[in-house]
Formats: sequence, structure tokens, C-alpha cells
Amino acid sequence: MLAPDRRLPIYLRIQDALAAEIAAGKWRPGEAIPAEEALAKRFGAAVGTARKAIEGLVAQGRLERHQGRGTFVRRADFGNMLFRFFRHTGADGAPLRPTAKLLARRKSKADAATARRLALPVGTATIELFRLRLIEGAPMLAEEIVVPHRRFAPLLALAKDAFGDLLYPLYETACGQIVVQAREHLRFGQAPPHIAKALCLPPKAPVAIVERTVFAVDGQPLEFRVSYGAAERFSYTIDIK
Amino acid sequence: MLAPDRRLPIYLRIQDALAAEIAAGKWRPGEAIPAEEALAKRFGAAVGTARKAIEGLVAQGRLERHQGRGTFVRRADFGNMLFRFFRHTGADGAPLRPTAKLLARRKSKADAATARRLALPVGTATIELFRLRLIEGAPMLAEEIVVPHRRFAPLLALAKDAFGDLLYPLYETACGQIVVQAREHLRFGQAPPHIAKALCLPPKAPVAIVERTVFAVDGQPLEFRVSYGAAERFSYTIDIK
DNA sequence: ATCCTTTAGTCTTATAGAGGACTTGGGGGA
DNA sequence: TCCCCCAAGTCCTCTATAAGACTAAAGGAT
Repeated sequence: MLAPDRRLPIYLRIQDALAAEIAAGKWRPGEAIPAEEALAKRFGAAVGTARKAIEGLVAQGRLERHQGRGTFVRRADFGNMLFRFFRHTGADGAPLRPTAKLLARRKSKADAATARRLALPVGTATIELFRLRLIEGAPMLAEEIVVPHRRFAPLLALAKDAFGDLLYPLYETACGQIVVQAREHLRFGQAPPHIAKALCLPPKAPVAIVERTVFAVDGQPLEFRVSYGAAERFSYTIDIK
Repeated sequence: MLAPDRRLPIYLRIQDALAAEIAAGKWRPGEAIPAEEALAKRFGAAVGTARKAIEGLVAQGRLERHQGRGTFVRRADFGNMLFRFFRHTGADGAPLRPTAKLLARRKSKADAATARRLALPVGTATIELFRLRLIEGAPMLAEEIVVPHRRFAPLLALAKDAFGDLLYPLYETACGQIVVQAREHLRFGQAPPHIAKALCLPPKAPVAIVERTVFAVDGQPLEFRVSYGAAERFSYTIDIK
């Protein structure tokens, strides 16, 4: 149960054991792990030692503690993803939730660029999605999405209207793929013709382009997507450390 | 000797007392502070409590511990300071290494907007900087920076060419202000005339605008800056969780 | 002179226990 | 029904003790 390397301090071995169990999904994100005392008993250590192990995982951002409530597996907070911050507040200033419409879906093979981004061999089977996100019926964001066929085969079987507004919950329920990390890259450019058309923008309109790669618990890339939105409406806030 | 607020936990009061002594220069950077046991005795607390206070200061980056040697006041190490708060990247996503040139510096008073952003009363003395950041000699970003005069008075006395490429290390060495957090706000807009001129862009050229507020350990705003960069060349990367 | 051993000082890890603070949920009173 | 209060569960603070690990410096052996 504990890491076998006896040279390591007990608290580190407990920490590794817990990290492995978290990664294995023993507790789902948002769920509480056992209390300090229970953990200590289970690992045959003092409470203070278990506590120190937990503190390490909290510092790593894998756990969250709340006094009086418990210690919880941290869920990735995608609340501050770039694409969410295209300005889409209603008249009252409250943020609006975009709806999504799947325009196209097809099987494909990874070209060199895609293969690199998804860490796959060139030519690996993939699934491509083209999606539109709308605010109050008005197109706001166009998204080109590609995922490896191996992990996401159920997406092809699904009815088109079974795709809801949010994709990541679908990944989890339909394909068992949990998104835990993301990297986004922002730049400004001109809209390609098919994007401009989908967004009802004039050709070559200035757009914000967000390229995103998301990763699974094992660190493997799960999805690569490029999102386009009108540059004037882009607005994003981020807290650093 | 201890902070007088008895509502705070002892370890926090010890931590504050030590932080104040460090800031006052009681020990020089690189010098060791007293041993855990000595500190505990001095503050009339248990060793474990003094230890927790020290851990807090280590986490803040003010102290450095070395097993068997002692606990030392951290010498400023700015090795990767650049990348901690600098998220502008090249087209390939790799971080850039800009140089900086200070174009203007002047004393000023906070208007309403500035006062709000720096959490100061309107009319408080401030220092404004206008700075250009260059890649291989080409202007890439223009920055308007404003800091409270109270904390940053030494900046006015400094020779203009004493401002290096990085401002935050200077804040730390010249003014004793440590930056620990930042908030950035991104949007897209048109370059004001003086910005366009500084960046060698046509008037009203499309630019990316980054508004940043940085905060000290005590959570107070230290600096507000607005950075402008040509939209076509702008590139920004972010990792989520 | 160089290398090894010893020793003191320091941080690190581990244990145990007591009381405090916070959150939640349920029972009782209005 | 609604609100207040209490109890249980949980993490937080603090204390006390002991042995291990690391570093630097002093002293001795080669």
C-alpha cells in the first residue's frame, strides 16, 4: 500500500500513495477523502504525519481543505478559461451561458500538426468536430475540435443532438475521459472564410484565436481545439499565482 | 514584541514579528536567523509553533531553510522571475526575453481610476513610468506603469539607466517591495496616438491591451500597468491547474 | 599537507494528546 | 413552518518529546 522505498520519510510515502489513489480516481473530484485520523490509522502512522502528507498535496493543488468540513479532491476550475470570457453579459450585467450547436462531425486521420499536438503518431484515427456557440441565438464562437478516435469512439455513435452545451461532461459520461488540465494560447488574427461565415462576420474580420490543449489525469493530451471569436468582444481576466 | 492582536494564532503573530524584523534588516540577506529552539524560547512558545511560523515565511519566499545549517534570509534570486509573470510568448508558444527601455518617469497624483486600482485615496502621490519592451531591438510592448509614491520613492532617485529589463527585482532591491501575485485583464482595441508612435504602428492600429495589477504579500496593490502590443504579433499562453 | 573521524549545532521526521474553531444536520421550541 | 440551539464530525492550533539526518568545523592520523 505504501511506496516500498523505505529510505523515504513516512509522510512522503503516504503522500505518494494518496497521490496515486487520487490519480486512479478512487475519489472523484469534489469528493472528500477520509478524515486525518482515519488515514493515519489506515497507514499505521500518527495523525500529524498523515497531516503533513495532506499538506503536501494541498500545496501541489491536488487537494483542498476546509476546516470543519473535510479534505476534498480538487476539481479543475475551468471557470477562467479564455474562451469563456468573450464578453457575453446580458443587459443586467449578469454573465450568460452560451449554448452550443454541433455543425459537423467526421472521422479523420491526424496530420503532422495534429499528431504533434495530441502526441499521437501521424495518421492515427481521430474525430473532428465543428461547433458553434451562441448567446441568445447569436453566434459568438466557432470551434474546431479534434480528439483521438481511440479514446472517444462513442462520440461517433452518439446522436448529434445528444451533444449538450458542454463537452467535457460528455467526455466524462460517454467516454470515461476526465479533463484535469489545460493549456491555452491566445493570439489575434483574421477570420478564415468559413469561420467568418459561421460567425456572421465580414471576411477578414479581426478575431481572437484561442488554441487549447486539454490533458487527462495521466498527462496525455485529450483534445485540441481552436476557438474563434470577434476580437472586439474578447475580454478576459486571470489571477496569477 | 509580538503583534498585539490576541485573536490571531500565536504562529501567525510570530510570523508577522519575524517578517517585520526581516524587513527592518535585523538580519542581512544570506545571514542565518536564530535556531528554532532559540526563537521558541524568545517568543515563549513551543518549538513546533515557531517552526510553523518559519514555514509560512519560507512559503512566502522570505526565508530559506537548509537542514543541518540553519534558516537564512533569502537573497533575491530572480532566475525565473521573468517567466513568473510574463506570459507573452512567441508564435511557437516559447516565452520571449524582452529588453526594456525607460522612456519617461514622473511624479503624479492618483486620479479616480488610478486611486481605485491601487486602493489609495484620490490625490495620493504616485510615480508614473512609461516603458518600452523590445525584442531584438524592435519595439514589442509599450507599458504605462503607476505605483504609489509612498512605497516606491527610491525609483525617483535612481538613474534612468539603472532600470534594468526587469522591474520586479528592482522593486525588491531598491524599494523592499515583494510582488507575490498578479491579476491581468486582456482585451483588444485600437492604439492611442502616443502608443502607436512608440510602437512604430500606424494610428488606430489594432492592439492587444493587458491591464495588470500586482499585489504584495499583505494583499495590497503595488502596481498598476497597462501594456499595449501589436495585435498581429501578440501571443499569450496560460496553463490552467 | 591531506584525509578521516568526531562532535556540536541545526533542521527534519515522527509520535502523542488536548483543546479550539468551523461546518453540518437534526431536534426542539415558538 | 420557521428559527434557534446543540451535538457530532472534522480540521486547526499548540504543546511536548525524541531520534534521525545533515553541515561545518575541530582535531587527529597518515
